[in-house]
Amino acid sequence: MSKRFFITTAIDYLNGQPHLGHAYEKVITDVIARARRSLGDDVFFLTGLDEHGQKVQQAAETEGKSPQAYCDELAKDWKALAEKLGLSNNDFIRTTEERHRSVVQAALSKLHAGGHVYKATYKGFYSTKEETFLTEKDRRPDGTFDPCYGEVVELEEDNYYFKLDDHQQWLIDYIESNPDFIYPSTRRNEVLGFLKNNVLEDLCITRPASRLNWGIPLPFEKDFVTYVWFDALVNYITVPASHGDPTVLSVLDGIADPKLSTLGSQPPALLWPADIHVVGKDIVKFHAVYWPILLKKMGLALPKQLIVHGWWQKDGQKMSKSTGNVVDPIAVIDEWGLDAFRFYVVRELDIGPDGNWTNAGFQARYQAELANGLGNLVNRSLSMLKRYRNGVVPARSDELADDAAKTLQVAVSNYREHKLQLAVQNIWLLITRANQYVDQTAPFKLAKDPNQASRLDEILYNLAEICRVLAVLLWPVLPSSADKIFAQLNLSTAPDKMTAALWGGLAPGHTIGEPSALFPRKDQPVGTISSSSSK
RNA sequence: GCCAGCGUAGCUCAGCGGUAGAGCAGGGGACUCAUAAGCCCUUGGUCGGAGGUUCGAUUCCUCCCGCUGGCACCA
Repeated sequence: MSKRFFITTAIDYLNGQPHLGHAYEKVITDVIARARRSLGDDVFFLTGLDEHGQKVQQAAETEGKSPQAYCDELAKDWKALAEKLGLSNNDFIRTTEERHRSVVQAALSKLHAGGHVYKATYKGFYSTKEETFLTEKDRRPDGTFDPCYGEVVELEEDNYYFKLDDHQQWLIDYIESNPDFIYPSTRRNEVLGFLKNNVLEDLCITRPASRLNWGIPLPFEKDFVTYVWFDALVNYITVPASHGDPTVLSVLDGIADPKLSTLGSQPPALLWPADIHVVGKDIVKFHAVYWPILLKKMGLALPKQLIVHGWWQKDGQKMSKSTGNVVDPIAVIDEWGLDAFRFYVVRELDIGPDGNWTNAGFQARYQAELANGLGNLVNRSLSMLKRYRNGVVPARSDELADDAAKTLQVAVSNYREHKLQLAVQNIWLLITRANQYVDQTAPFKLAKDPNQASRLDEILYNLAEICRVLAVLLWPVLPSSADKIFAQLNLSTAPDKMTAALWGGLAPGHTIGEPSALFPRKDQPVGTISSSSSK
């Protein structure tokens, strides 16, 4: 048994409804996961929800529900989103699950026993609204605190702290000697700059249960619950533990309770260390600083890579509920289809920088690239095969084989390096090439001359085969469209293995199915995409 | 304020020492298999500003202007 390729999204804080940012992170992670599977890796893809904390507790109280009932209801919406996005995740973690509670407590026990956490008294100002302590730096010139903090009270309380002070240098060394650990490099440079110019302060990892009870109690002092980041980060090892990963179980003493296992009759999964954590730019520090230190103290290897993505704007403005300019991914998918959504976010924005969603841009890409580009190529190619040869695939011809092979090579390398935008751009060059081929060879003219039958056969084979190859190349990004292309080709296999993109897979004599539009044109004025702003 | 990055055709961006490229949008043309899609041709730029190094700078250096990101508990 070999280690699986373990990739995760951040878990989303259960505070309201999902929006474009959440959907984006999950889509790019899913594309990477599918690409690795297509390339032959045994991928385990994890996503989930972060459900503890004061805001959740308060929101539940406001609605007159128990926190658990509140979470259970919202979790349904988030799981529905995962399904709507076509995610190929292997597990879905909720931090309120028993398996997570037990792993967090085991981790806390181990760190406590190892002397890595200590209790101390803190006195200072606290914002209930923001769930955070404030320092003198947060004061405005006139001495007051910004209204965004709401009511600020002075607190004196005991808490447990996680020691970080003696870990700065090895972490710097590690990041410098592993240039791929944080991707892209701008984020890596920011982390290094931060580590070199600041002394790490110990991290507060608890809240008194008297003030916050919606959390996991410390195993060694029940009057405290773990605070959000410790609770959340540990999810990445909860799931390996619950799938029987011996690497993780070996450092979590006393965790081998079969009740907590999600294994069933399956063999244990070797998952840790994670190969990729995909996270938003706002939580880089937790994943690049606290998480590695936590893992090192636990005796676990560090994840191999953090992929840090940017944020989306809408029409050049920050998206926010107050201005109403939010993009509702579910509404877009309902109107335009899942693959159109997945395509736009991957094609429009490279992983790393911030992006800008515009309805006009979405529609332009849908029309020009999906409908007129890919969709029309498949439609015209299969229609001609149907019309001129009754849908029977002619003898193999290799006129476009070199173009296809070159695109495959580039796509594989792009996917391996998770250059998703570049992969799509390069695959589209092959679509353009195929459309040019149709005009250059003009099969519709040859069809009128019986003496040109063998030449027409060659062209029709190349066109049908290029459609098949494109489906395989695009499957990670456009899984349902790839399936549709295979269905129209009347193939019983799936387009989910990159090796199938090798030229010549279409068997002569095979009869294709019925062509139909993959991406129907939508001729409507700009601005009709459904979103909360238009309702 | 400090640190980093960016400012190139209407839009999104590539190029990074030898006086500029792609896609989309715009304009024209020939065709008809196809979702009136596709194909071919084509109009657009004193490469943010000012200096400097160099035989020569969009490309290197300095300064200025503008924008973005980071500067510890927010997708």
